[in-house]
Amino acid sequence: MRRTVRMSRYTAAEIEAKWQEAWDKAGSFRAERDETRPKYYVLEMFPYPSGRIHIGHVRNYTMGDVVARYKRATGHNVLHPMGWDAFGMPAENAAMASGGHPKDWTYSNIDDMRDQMKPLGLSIDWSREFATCDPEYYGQQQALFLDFLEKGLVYRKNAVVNWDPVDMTVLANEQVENGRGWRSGAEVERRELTQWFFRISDFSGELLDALDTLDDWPAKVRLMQENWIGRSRGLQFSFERTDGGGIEVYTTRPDTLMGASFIGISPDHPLARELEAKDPAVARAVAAMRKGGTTEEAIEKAEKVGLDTGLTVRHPLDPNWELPVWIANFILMDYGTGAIFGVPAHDQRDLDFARKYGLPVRNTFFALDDDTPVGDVAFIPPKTEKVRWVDHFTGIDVATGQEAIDATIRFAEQQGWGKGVTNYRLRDWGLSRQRYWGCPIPVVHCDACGVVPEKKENLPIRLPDDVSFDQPGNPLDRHPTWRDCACPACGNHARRETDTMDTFVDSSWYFARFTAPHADTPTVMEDADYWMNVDQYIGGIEHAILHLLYSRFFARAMHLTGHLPAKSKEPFDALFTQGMVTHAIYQSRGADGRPVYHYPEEVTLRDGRAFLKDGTEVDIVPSAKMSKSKNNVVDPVTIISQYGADTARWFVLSDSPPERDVEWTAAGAEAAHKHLARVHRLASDIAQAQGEGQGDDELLREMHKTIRDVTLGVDAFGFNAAIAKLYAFTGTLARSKAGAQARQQAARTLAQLMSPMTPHLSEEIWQMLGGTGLVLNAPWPQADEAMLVEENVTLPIQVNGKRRAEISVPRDMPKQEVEKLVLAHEAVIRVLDGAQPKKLIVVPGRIVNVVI
RNA sequence: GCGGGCGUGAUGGAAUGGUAGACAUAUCAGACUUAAAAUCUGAAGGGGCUUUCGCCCCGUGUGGGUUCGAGUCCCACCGCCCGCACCA
Repeated sequence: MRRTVRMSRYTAAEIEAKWQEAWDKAGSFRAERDETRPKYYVLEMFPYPSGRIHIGHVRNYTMGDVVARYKRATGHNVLHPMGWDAFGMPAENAAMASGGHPKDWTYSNIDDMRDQMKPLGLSIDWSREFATCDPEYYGQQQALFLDFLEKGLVYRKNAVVNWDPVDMTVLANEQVENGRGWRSGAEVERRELTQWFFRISDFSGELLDALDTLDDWPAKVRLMQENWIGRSRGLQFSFERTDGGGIEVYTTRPDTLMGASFIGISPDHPLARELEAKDPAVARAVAAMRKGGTTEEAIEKAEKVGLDTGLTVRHPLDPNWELPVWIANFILMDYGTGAIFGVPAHDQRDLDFARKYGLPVRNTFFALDDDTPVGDVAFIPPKTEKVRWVDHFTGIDVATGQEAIDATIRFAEQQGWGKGVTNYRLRDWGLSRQRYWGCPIPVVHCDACGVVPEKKENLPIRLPDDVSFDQPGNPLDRHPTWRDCACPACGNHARRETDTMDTFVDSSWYFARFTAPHADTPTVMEDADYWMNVDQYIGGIEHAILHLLYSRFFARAMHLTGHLPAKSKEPFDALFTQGMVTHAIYQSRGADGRPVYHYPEEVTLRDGRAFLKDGTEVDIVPSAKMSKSKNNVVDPVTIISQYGADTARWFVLSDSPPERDVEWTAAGAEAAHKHLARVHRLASDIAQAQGEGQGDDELLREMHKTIRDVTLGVDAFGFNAAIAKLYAFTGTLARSKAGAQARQQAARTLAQLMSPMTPHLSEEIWQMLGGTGLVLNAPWPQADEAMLVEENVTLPIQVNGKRRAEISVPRDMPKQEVEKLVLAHEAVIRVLDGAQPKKLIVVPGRIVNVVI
């Protein structure tokens, strides 16, 4: 027990407060331009200020902090900022639910979250902090908007929104539940409004092609963006209407033209609108088709319905062949021309539609060895597969789909009735929102001059504070005076635009603003030029498409308007998408059969089963997404007060690869804490050790291996693997009988290698062991190559691919020598039983395989 | 519906196409202790053979394939997760 008296205890709360103060005092994390050092910009996707930090935030920011601290130790000038994605619907919902003002709610949440975040000891330059709802920020965003407008990167057009006919208001997709408004319960309709759009689709090809340059992005994110942008090559041509005029269609499968059995147009197609105006029956049908939400998912999943317009068109290859024109609810006005020709035999949707309405089904091609006509399953072979063609309009008998497509496009172009067109699925980005809590769009509407941009000197156009949320709709619309203004062009009375911007706009350039967060222009070129690009961006996979694609567009637009250098057209050099933190749900059934969710504190775990206090066993649902309603949320504040920030940081990194979900378990957190206490105890023991010992070389050899492995791990985002090596090395060090000097050197190195993950504890033991200055500023240890070379290697011997034995040989033993040793090995002799091996494969330094 | 991903012991997971299960949790055993906690040491994928040293079979969601060799590459299927343009 004398040991415990001598040992200092690991008191995380004290240690962490002490070192955070020391870093603050030294101004360690303030980032300043310094041309003499390489810069490194690490950024985590900034949070929405909900008011409480979540353990998922802890994981996200810890990963960024590990990178930031590691890069600092390797001599980089690090920029690691933090801010708030502060506009959005939750603030308005809170105002509606409990009075108050979105602004007060948001800023008070920000204060709370900052208070919860600071104890984590993140190496953040807080002097650069801002919220997107700060007028200083959104005013600069308005300036960007005006510059984009001048360059023709923004325009107005009609687009559909979710319309709640009872509340008379626009709904967000998440406010539509099963096709009904979340408050009124009314069936939602799709309605057109004039809205502002960014011309992102002008950049489709460039955004697609540049994906190839993003080598340090996850391949899956690039693939998702590629599919989202969706380049396709197809044929565009016009069907001639028998009553005059034409219908322009776009198809990616022109080769199936002979299988066409109807023309389908979107309910929003100009022709559909024309018929709707003339014919009440059409109007009724189209209105029914417009019910339901605007999401692609809702439209795709909705039952396929159509209406025969009675109109007909002529087939381009046969003037006597007439096809009916249907209005169909599954055709999107936004894609292609909003009109298609249906080929039931080779498209499942078209087939379902044709069967439902009794339209003909004609095969245009068959499999090479099977000519059964299509039944209820459309025949859709890969475009690379050879098939047998029934129609011969391009002179083809047997060809792949792709060859037939190319031939058809050539054929149509020669004959002059169609042309090959490259199309993209990507649509322009609608940024108008009919809501209060967002960045006002800085334009005015003048009866004389039309839509007029606001003058830059009048920015920011501030949101008014005196608004109420006691009725549905946009408070800006009903504000008594806010809309009134003078026309910037003619000076007469005009009205402000009351739409605000999509919050994706806010998050599409905040990374650039961090390089000069308080400037009176959106960016400052010198700062942007020094700090951009973001060297490492970290965030959730849920942002793989929209946020990242919009940011890539914005970076290009900002370059075109002189706000970013050319090198920043791709603003994020490397991207990492981290997984979620999950937690088990403990659930039982109430008397009414509904699930009852129990808090972890109410549950006792024994042998992997969970029991309530009264002994009732409850079900465990492992690895569930944390949700307040399921009572399985882990509050970082509780964890930090219980164990300290270092434990929380260590645990969220240790148990799973960073890109995958990690399950928070009380046992895991407890174990992480025990380990850190053990390191603390070990370090204080070693600090007081004296004299010589045995095994200095072995210890230092292990130390250098650990330096190599941890460095590789941190570099490659293998934090869990790096931590496993640190566990192992801690064990080695604890068991080592080496002399005091060697053990102290090893312990100091351990402190350094742990410092990105557990910065406070590392400072503490670094100091204990006589390290110079702050471990934060100590140069990262280098693995000594000479110490890593092993004299002998263990070669596993496989027989037919299964390991049967192993031999230890000098590292560079020639193949022939190895072969001799293997053939002389008793295990090999036994299995060969006198026979000769068919083959003997020797991979030097790795493995031997005897094939018999 | 469409696009993307993931699946390895009781659990989280490790493994440049080359010894599957590192490291950790839970479990069990031992040491220390009057006792407990804390701490330290050890065992352990499943099954079988063997007095011991050891040896054999099976095993990475399921079924096929490529390869001397597959958790890893290819195809199909099953299950779960993410996104689908007004959630952030």
